[in-house]
Amino acid sequence: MGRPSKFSTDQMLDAAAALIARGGREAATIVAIAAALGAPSGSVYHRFSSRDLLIATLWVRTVRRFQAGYREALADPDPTVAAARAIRHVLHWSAENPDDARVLLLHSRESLLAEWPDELGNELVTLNDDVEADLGRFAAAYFGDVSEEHAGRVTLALVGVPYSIVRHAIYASEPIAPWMERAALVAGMSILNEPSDDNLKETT
Amino acid sequence: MGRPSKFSTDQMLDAAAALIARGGREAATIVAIAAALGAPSGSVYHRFSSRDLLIATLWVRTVRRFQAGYREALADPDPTVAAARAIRHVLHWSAENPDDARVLLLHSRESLLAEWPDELGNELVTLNDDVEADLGRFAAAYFGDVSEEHAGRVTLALVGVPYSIVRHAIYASEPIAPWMERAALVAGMSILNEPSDDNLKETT
DNA sequence: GCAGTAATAGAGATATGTCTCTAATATTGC
DNA sequence: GCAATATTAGAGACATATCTCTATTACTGC
Repeated sequence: MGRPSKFSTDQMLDAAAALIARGGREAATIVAIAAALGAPSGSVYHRFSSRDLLIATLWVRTVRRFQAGYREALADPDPTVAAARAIRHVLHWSAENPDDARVLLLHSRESLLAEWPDELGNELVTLNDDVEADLGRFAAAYFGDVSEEHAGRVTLALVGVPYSIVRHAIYASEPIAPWMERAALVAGMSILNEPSDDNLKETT
Repeated sequence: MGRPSKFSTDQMLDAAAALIARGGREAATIVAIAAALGAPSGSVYHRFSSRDLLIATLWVRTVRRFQAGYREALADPDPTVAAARAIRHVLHWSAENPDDARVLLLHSRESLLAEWPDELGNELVTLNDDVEADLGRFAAAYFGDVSEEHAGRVTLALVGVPYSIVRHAIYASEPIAPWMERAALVAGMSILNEPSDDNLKETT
């Protein structure tokens, strides 16, 4: 039915990701994406009705790709193992998918919200719901409750800290060294195991 | 000598920082900066010969402001105290200067390099030299040597991890809570105190 | 008050990126 | 082969941002 497409949707998103990885977010113009594929800009617009929609679609695809392995790692029945596997997943996935990792690092949630296209509805809002629910369950299993602080510490230990290591390595154009993985693990575990505010109050 | 300036250079940089803090890097157009001050765009160009030069100047000013207190904290004669003070400085300075902190978080060194104006020469390249030298001295004092891994762990513990916490709090529009400071400290110290590769090899 | 100077003021040239629109083309089902 | 359709192809309208250029204004030193 109809002429077959010469350029697939994923090809366009890949080109956008590669451009973003190299030249930052503003490098992924429609003209540049089309040029990278050897296509006219009209073909890209035939697939994506706006640049915002293309970037948002790329973002969703990238987050989903990352989450797949992350949620699986976090689902390990042993909370300590789950934590270690989740931390390692951030480093390994980023090492194996450098362009995707750069896309994740470059966009901030709020700047995405500002230009979120209506076509995608509230997908950005709900995108992290599953992972957040998983992290909540993890916090409950690890701490026995889910206070605001415990939830924050879990996110920091299992997402923020490993990502800060990835960020550092990527910006320095270095590979992710073995010591970085160990650093991520000891830092993450120490954040999880540190006594909380409540406990401190009792002991001082 | 001559008409007094109605808009100071710092005012222009402040306006740019505020725009970047709210709308991201591309929000700080010359037109927007001029509009924020109530000035015509020509006045801004009279001060800065290009937009790249303005953004680069803002970047240098922001980094310098941050570094002043950071280097002082790191200069504490007791390495353990120096580490703790440096980590705390990242959190406190960011809490007190949210616009500046957002500017620091938003730019990546490599995208700055790409559009660095010739007028500023190699200032970007040398900008971090002093702090890096300080961190090198710290590593020497703390570990007794400055291997690649030790230097990396110091940077991660005293810069990367505290900044990941700031990043998280800023993007979530949350204040920096007391538990975050403790998390930064235990995470940073655990990265510093973890046995290194060499030690591990000997003990296994 | 007058020359000199350093700014403001703002119109507009130039470039670039988004998006639209029409035509040409390749494939499928009949 | 022919109609239907989905895509490529590419010219060009529109918007916006950078940067330039000339004129005007406010202040200083003599």
